[in-house]
Amino acid sequence: MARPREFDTTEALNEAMQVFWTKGFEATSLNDLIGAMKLSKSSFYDTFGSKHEVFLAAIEHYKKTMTAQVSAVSELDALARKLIGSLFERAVERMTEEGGRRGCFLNNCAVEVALHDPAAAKLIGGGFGIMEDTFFALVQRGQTEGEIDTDKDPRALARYLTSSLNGIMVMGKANPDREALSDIARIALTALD
Amino acid sequence: MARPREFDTTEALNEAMQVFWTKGFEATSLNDLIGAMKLSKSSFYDTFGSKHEVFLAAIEHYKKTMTAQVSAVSELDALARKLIGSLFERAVERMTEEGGRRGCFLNNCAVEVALHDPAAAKLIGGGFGIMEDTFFALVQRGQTEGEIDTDKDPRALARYLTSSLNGIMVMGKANPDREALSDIARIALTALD
DNA sequence: ACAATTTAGGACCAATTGGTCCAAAAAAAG
DNA sequence: CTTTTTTTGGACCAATTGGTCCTAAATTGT
Repeated sequence: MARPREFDTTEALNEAMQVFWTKGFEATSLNDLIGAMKLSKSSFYDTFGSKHEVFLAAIEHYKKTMTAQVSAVSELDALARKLIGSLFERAVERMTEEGGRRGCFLNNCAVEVALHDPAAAKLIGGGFGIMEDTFFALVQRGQTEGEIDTDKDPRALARYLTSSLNGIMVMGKANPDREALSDIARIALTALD
Repeated sequence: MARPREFDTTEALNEAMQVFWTKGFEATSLNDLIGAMKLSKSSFYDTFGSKHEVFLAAIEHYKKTMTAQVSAVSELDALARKLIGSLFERAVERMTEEGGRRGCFLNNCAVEVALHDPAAAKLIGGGFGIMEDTFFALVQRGQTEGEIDTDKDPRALARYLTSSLNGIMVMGKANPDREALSDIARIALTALD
């Protein structure tokens, strides 16, 4: 039977991303994918080419959705410093929630495939770049708002914050302990003082 | 032909660990393993039981070797604070070296399998515990040496340092830029001030 | 030198892998 | 209603997966 005309490529990519996110690239099979994306094998290859291409597209998709979410937070009406704090809080929350322990898709991909998959590595690097830029903007705002020391290099600080957030994800994978992760987040943020 | 009498189980496990370390659990095949461990399929299953059991043993093996290395560093004749710094420096160095970009085996395992492999997750958690305990001892030493503020909670600080180190690994995977990673390490260590 | 015990090579297994292809069915166009 | 275009399900593919098993060879104990 023909694919229903209202077939939504973006939605299919979103489903693919979810599977890759929870299972990882290697552990995700073709059948997992076509099951989640609700299309036949032939349509899968016809539309997306290969498992690897879908994987890359899923990373791109993640970057888009993450960018949207993060920039929504950073446009909230609050002091930048507080917003940075809430991004960390949310990460801790997520890691200790039912089903949230998948962590950050970019983080997972970086660790699993970046070393052997240059194309993916490039996209992932770009994704971290977006996170970094978001933090960069927030740090600069925090500096003009007088809550972050202007002596500090906002670019370095942005990198550091991105790295710290990823550290929390990794720790949460092995030991999703709210207290411990909160401790880490709290101390990480003292770098802004 | 019979296995040479001087067959070394520990060495074989070390080889297995190397493969898992560079390729990850899923991407490592039986043939990869028996090739690296230099034994036949039958001996492999006879001696180690299954791929998964070897994987767990490899994690244990990593913990042992890492513990040895790290405690060697922490017994050097230098101020604790400096030693903490050199552990971070070494991590940055490693991530930007030829072939060092595999990062930390525990980190890789945590991200790839912890969510779906409780047995592995437990071992990995223990491994992070060892890192944490090492940092804990160093922080306490740093406090008695007067180089780290005694107001700070050494346990929380130890967790934070472990997390930070892992963050650096993840960032290095996607973008092994010495400058960027050094920036991160430098700022991470300001938490000790 | 011979028997008992280990160990290895590799045939074999069913299941699964990512991927191709085509006949048939559905939708769109006329 | 017929033709053309899409899209489908699923048969099929060779290769590989993790794992078992049996025979033959090497080592060990006597």
